[in-house]
Amino acid sequence: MASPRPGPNLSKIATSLGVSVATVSNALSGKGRVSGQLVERIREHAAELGYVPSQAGRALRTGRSGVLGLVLPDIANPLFPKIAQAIEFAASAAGYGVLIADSRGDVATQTEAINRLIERGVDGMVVIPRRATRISSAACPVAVIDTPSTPGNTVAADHWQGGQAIAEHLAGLGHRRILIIGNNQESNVQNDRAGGIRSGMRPDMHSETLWIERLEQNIGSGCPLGLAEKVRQGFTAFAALSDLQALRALTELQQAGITVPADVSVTGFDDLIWSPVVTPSLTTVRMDMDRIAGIAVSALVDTIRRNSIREGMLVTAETERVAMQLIVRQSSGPANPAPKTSEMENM
Amino acid sequence: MASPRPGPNLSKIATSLGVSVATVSNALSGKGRVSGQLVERIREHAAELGYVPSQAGRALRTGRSGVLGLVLPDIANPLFPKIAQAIEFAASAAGYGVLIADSRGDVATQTEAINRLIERGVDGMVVIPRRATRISSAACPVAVIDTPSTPGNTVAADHWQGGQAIAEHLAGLGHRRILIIGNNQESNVQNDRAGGIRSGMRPDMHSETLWIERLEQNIGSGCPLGLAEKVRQGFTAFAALSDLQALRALTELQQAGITVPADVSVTGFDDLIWSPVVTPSLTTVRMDMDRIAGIAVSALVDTIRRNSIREGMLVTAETERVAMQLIVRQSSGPANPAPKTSEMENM
DNA sequence: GCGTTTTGATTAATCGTTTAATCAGGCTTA
DNA sequence: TAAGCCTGATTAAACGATTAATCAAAACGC
Repeated sequence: MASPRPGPNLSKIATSLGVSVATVSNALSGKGRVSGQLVERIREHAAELGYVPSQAGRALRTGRSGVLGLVLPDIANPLFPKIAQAIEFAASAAGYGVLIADSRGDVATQTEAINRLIERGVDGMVVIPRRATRISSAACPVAVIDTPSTPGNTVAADHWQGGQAIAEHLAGLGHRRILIIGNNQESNVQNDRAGGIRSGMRPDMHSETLWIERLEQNIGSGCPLGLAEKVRQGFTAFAALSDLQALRALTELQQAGITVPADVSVTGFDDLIWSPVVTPSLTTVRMDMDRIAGIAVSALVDTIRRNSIREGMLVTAETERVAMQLIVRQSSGPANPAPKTSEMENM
Repeated sequence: MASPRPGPNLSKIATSLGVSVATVSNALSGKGRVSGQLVERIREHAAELGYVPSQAGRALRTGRSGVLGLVLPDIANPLFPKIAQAIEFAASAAGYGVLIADSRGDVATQTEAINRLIERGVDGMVVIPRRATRISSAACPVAVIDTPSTPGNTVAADHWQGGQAIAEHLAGLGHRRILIIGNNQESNVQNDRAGGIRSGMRPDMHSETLWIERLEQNIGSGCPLGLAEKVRQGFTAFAALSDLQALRALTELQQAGITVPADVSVTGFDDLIWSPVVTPSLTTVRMDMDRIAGIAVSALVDTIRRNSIREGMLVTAETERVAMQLIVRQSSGPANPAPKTSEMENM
């Protein structure tokens, strides 16, 4: 009862033109030895018949599926749309399809998701690892997008440099006491960003770091971060390690009656979808996801093309780190030596 | 130079056990006539050899790829992570893989993206259409997730009922003047939500609708929505048609010195990632994406299994609309008869 | 003009799976 | 006991593409 795939196949074209299938295949792929005119005649006829090569037939013969897997263990990541879009675009340009695999944020099922992809015969995988998990090399080439400081990383944004850009921006605005707000201390990405901020500060500057997840473990999920208190302690800038945390900080400050950027400044990372539309719009740092995806995919494709034997390996690229770009918007401004709540403190 | 796919295949198992490939295939699929003990022996041996069936071989023979396509023309949609996750989960449970296609928000290239999927031999597609675009039936079964009021829709959240839930919630809190904030008037989803809100209002209530995109076309992208003025006009509740617009409203109000929910209430839609963590956390309406995806995928898979002939058609499901769930958080509260800015007006 | 290379095409095998058709026995039944 | 049926397996033919091997004829060199 197998549905006979609609549309023409090689042999239909071949018999229709009175040549052999091999010739048709060669003419279309440009590989064998076929005379110029015949090539043209075949191509023309194939086009007008609307010939679409069967991926299945090709895959079976060549052992290549023409499909890449995309593994995002932390799919709730708000960056996901951008990442998926960029990877799909790069893969598509290289003639590959993209199969997604999700492990519902569960690190334990990450392996399971990867196996699903392997079973589907992907030729390679792009993995954006969750937190500090290491990718045990699978049965196919793997490109890892994490941070330049992670061993085995293929390509990533230069989170460290992004952090430095934030620090320099805030320093230039006169801020001297900066509160870094991160989510999880075990994230390579967040650690690099925090490290970059600290390293970009001037000698007379001071920073503290607030890890939300640790705080929530003690106080409870969705608890206030106590930023008004921090303002009273003299912090004039809040550098979040993601726009999500920046948003959380911004709204908490606003609710406490603290005005951004007049009283204090808030910055984020990633230029997520809401960054331009909140009031005040968020100063943030954007990563060039298109470039990163392009590098990862082409490194992957190169490895696939090179290796006739299908083996697991972490691929490498020439460019390992891609610069991040500072986007200055309204949420950062000159440091205010005497913010509002300080006055309130004096009342 | 085709890489000889690693791992065992049917014939390896067959020769190793001294039986024919057909018997092995039958034993593993449970289809033909094989004695119980032999079935067990074969299964056991296959498992210990770590046999993984070749999708390519199977696809070639059956004409089925075991892959579904997911088309999200509006990939910037912040719901994308949830949707992709839910579809992938449902598809995976049904034994299907998910191939993504993106048209970079461009309606014109939507057809191109769909064609890429067809060329890759997907057995069916799930399409979340952008705005009011209609899906011309492709060369395979298509499930559409939009709104129940859209012709050709397979399954969707009951946006209308979600809107009613919001309206009733606000009515119960004493709000009588509601500003509905949407992005685009041509979106079926947003229209249904707005309609639901209006239909859920009590006779003594009044609403106006603000379409952001139209406003921005006149004033410019990222412009203020002028909500403080609306507060002065007596609106006490701002019902956004998406959490993104709710966030925009919330921060603009906060920046204007209006306190939420003490002065006015703000509600959203979709329960996006930031909704629980902003201050005040957002009252919103959540759609059961898992259920919607499950219905869409199983309708699709049923159609695929039924139709031996591969033809294009919009699939239908028994359940067409899935109820939305109101999530009450901090951003909505009792109506304040004399909000702050009214007082300011008197000064 | 004869041996040799080049050109342009064909033949046939192969990838791994599914499945219709076939077949050899053992069992039933009249 | 012979004809027929069920059971448990095998055989072989696809599916559609790629590609190594082959081959005939033409072009070429000396």
